[in-house]
Amino acid sequence: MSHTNKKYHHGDVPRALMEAALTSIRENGVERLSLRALARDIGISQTAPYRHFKDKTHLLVKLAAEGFYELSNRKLSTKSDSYSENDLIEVGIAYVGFAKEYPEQYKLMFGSSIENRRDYEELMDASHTAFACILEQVEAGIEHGTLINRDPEILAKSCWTTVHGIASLLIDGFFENVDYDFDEFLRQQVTINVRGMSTNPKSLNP
Amino acid sequence: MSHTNKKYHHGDVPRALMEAALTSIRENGVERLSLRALARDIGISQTAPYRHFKDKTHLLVKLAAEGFYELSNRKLSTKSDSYSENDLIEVGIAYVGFAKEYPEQYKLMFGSSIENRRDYEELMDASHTAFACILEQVEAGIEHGTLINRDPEILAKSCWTTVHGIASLLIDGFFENVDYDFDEFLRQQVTINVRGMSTNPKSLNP
DNA sequence: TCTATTGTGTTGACACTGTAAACATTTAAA
DNA sequence: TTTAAATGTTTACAGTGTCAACACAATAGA
Repeated sequence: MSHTNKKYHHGDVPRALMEAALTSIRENGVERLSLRALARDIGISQTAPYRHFKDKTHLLVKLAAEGFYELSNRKLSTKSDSYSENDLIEVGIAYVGFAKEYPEQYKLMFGSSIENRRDYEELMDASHTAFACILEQVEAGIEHGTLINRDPEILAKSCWTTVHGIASLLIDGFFENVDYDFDEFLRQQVTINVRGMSTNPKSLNP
Repeated sequence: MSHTNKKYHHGDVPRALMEAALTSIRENGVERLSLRALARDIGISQTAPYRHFKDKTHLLVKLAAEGFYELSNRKLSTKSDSYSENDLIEVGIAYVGFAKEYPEQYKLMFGSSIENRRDYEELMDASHTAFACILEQVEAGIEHGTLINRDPEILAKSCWTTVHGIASLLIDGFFENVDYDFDEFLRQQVTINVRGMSTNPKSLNP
C-alpha cells in the first residue's frame, strides 16, 4: 500500500473515465461520446481505456446503471410518511423531473445506444430497482382501495409508460413551442393516468 | 425527354438511396446505416449521394417523414363509419402495431438520430399529420360527450404519450421475458388511458 | 530476496466513417 | 452550338472503435 489513495499509475482510471464520460454525455449526448477523446481528456493513451472496459458499450452500461439508481433515489425521496393518493402522482412528476434535468443521460438509459440491454445483468438489476419504486407505490394504492384491484405489474407499467412517454417526447423536442406550461401539463397527464386506474373516479361532465 | 423513365446517369439516385436506406434501417437499425455502404450497394461512388442530399441527416429526415405518413395511414385505416367509443382504443393499438412491425424505423422517427428535428419543416409537418389522427378521434369523443371536456390537445397528448411510451419500452426491450401476452397487455394499457379521460368511468371496486 | 506472473500503460496499425475539394462528363437551356 | 447546370468520380482529411505487439510496474510465490 502506498501512502496515497492513488492506485496504479494514473490514479483511478475507471473512475476518471466514468466521470469524464458522464460529463461529456450530459453536455453533448451519447452520440458524441468518444473513447479516444475521453482518454485524451484524462491524460492517458487512446487504448488505455480498454484495460478497464471491454469496449465502449461496457462503459455505457455502467453509466446507465448508475443513472437508474439515481432515478430511483429521486423517486423515493418523494415518499411521505403515511399513504396519500397524491404520492403516486408525485413519483411520476419526480420521474419526469429527472429526465428533464438530465435528458442526455436519460437517453443513454433508455435509448438504443446500448444494444441488447438484456445481456447486461447489472443494467437489468438497476432498471428493475427503478421500476420497483413505482410498483411499491401502486401496491400501496391497491391495498388502500384507491386503485383498482388488478395485477400491480400491469398498473405499474401503465404509470411507467405514461411518464416514460412524456419524458421521451419532451426530450426529443415534441413539446417545444407549445403554449401551455409544461409543469402544469405534466401534472394533468399524470393525473389522467391515475384516474384511469382509480376505483371511484369522479364523474367529470362538463 | 428520353424514351425511358430513367433520368440522368444512374437512374433515380434519390429514390434508390431512399429505398436502400429504408431496407438497411429496417434490417440493421439507423445506427448502422452508412452512406458509403449505401452508395456501394446501388453502384455509385461514395460521394455521389451528396449531389442529392446535403448530408446524412437530410436523408434520414426524408425517411422519417415518410414513416410518419405511413403511420398516419395505418391509424386512419382503423376508422369506422360512425362514432364508437372503441375507435380511440383501436387507433392506439394500430399505433403500437406500427412500432412493433418496424421498430427500427420507429426509432428513426422518434429517437435522436436526427438532431434538432424542429429545423426540418417537412418532418414537423409529417409528425403533425400523425398527431392529427389522434386529435380528430379525441375531438369526436368530446363532442359525443364520452370524453371529458378539456383542451383536446391535452387529451390527445395523453393518448400519444401512452402509446409512445408503450412503443418505446417495447422496442427497447423492456417488455421481453414477461409472462403475459403483449397484445392483451397493450389493450389493457390503452383502455386504462381512455378510462382516465372518460366522463363517466365505471366504478371498479374489486 | 529473486523471479514469474499479472495488471497497466504505450505506440502503431487496420478498417471503417462522414464529408470537403477538385475535376470530368452528361444533360438541359440560351 | 455554345453555355451553364446537374450529376458523376477520384482523392484526401480528420475522425472513430478496437486489435496486436511491446514495455514497465506491482504483486505473489519460491
